[in-house]
Amino acid sequence: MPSPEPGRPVRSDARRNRDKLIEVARAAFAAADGTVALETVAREAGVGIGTLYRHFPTREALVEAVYAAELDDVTAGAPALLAQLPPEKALRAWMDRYAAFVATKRGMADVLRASVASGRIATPATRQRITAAIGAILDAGAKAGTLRAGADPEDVTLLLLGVFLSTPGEQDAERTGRMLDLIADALRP
Amino acid sequence: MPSPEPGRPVRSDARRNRDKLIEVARAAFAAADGTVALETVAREAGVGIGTLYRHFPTREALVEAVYAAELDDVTAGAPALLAQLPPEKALRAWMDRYAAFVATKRGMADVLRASVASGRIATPATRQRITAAIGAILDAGAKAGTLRAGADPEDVTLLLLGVFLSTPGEQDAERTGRMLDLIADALRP
DNA sequence: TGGAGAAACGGAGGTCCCTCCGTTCAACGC
DNA sequence: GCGTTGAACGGAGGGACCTCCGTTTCTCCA
Repeated sequence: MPSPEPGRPVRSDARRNRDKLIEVARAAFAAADGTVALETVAREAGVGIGTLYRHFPTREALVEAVYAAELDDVTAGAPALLAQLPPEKALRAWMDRYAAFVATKRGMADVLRASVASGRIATPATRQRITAAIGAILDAGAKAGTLRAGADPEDVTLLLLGVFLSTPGEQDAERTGRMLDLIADALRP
Repeated sequence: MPSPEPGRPVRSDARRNRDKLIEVARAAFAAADGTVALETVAREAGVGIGTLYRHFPTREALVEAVYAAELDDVTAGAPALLAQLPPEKALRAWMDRYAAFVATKRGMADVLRASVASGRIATPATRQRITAAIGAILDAGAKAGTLRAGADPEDVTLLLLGVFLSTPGEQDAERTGRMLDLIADALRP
């Protein structure tokens, strides 16, 4: 389930520690109402802080590893939505799924904020998959003529990310919904 | 120039320290390529770190104070734009001004990110003024029939903020422009 | 089985953040 | 001038971040 890592045969202790770190971090992020001290994660996983940072150089890397599988479920759902709904509705529905996912992962959202705060957002593998999912929907919409052609999927990814970042997160489901409506509207031809 | 603070007569030393802190912080933010240690600001201003935190409880508060006047120029420019351009163009032009301002204030953007990371964005006075500027343009557009009526100006503020937050900031002027185009499009009737 | 070498480990330590609270001092009334 | 007093000051201290590098451990080959 983790990354296939074709590079080289990972040492067994490294693999073990990595898995343990993810397991502990998942629990910690789920439980925490606020921030999670990485040193706590390391300690509970029974490794040194140095080991944690070697496996996950940034907070964001750890978060991504923790939620990668679940987030992949969200992106993987795009084709099914496209099969059931016209593209412009599938787009909006998919946005809601994404928003719902982020909303339930408060720990993730906080960490996401923190990672953005560091300045570099990089472009982690997960984000690329999100962009791909959006791209698929946009393409279908362009073909059907119900979504504008030529919109850069990555622009849309960043817009969505921006909504989640700028939204105080609390219980602003309504506001978030309106903002997503606006973005969806912007993508009509 | 600072806030008139009608509450009570500020003590002269408090006022002096506050002004000095803003002055030092402005220089530091302008010079820094990355983060600015608040303790450095305090030291250079010749005050203790406690004094800095009393005047500006959060990083964001300090940033806001530093750029409040300049940002007010941006918001104050809205009426002039409305006088020269039809509302839908004024909106887009104003967005560009805002983006340009943020782009030149790299230190501010970084700190903005950091403050968002902390979870609470509050609603500082400056943001309200931004929302007011947007609201004025939206109203004019609604009256003219070239912008949709009923859009919540604060939603738009947050969308803009989101764009600046999610954009790696570097030299993505082009991408930022496209994202702003999308938002502007979303606001057409 | 017995190294050799590379990879992984782990934590000390430097930096920054932010709070808390005892000390200082400007403002005002007498 | 002088005392009072509450606001303002300042820095010690505890927590978290992240880096750096000496030590340990796994793996593989002889």
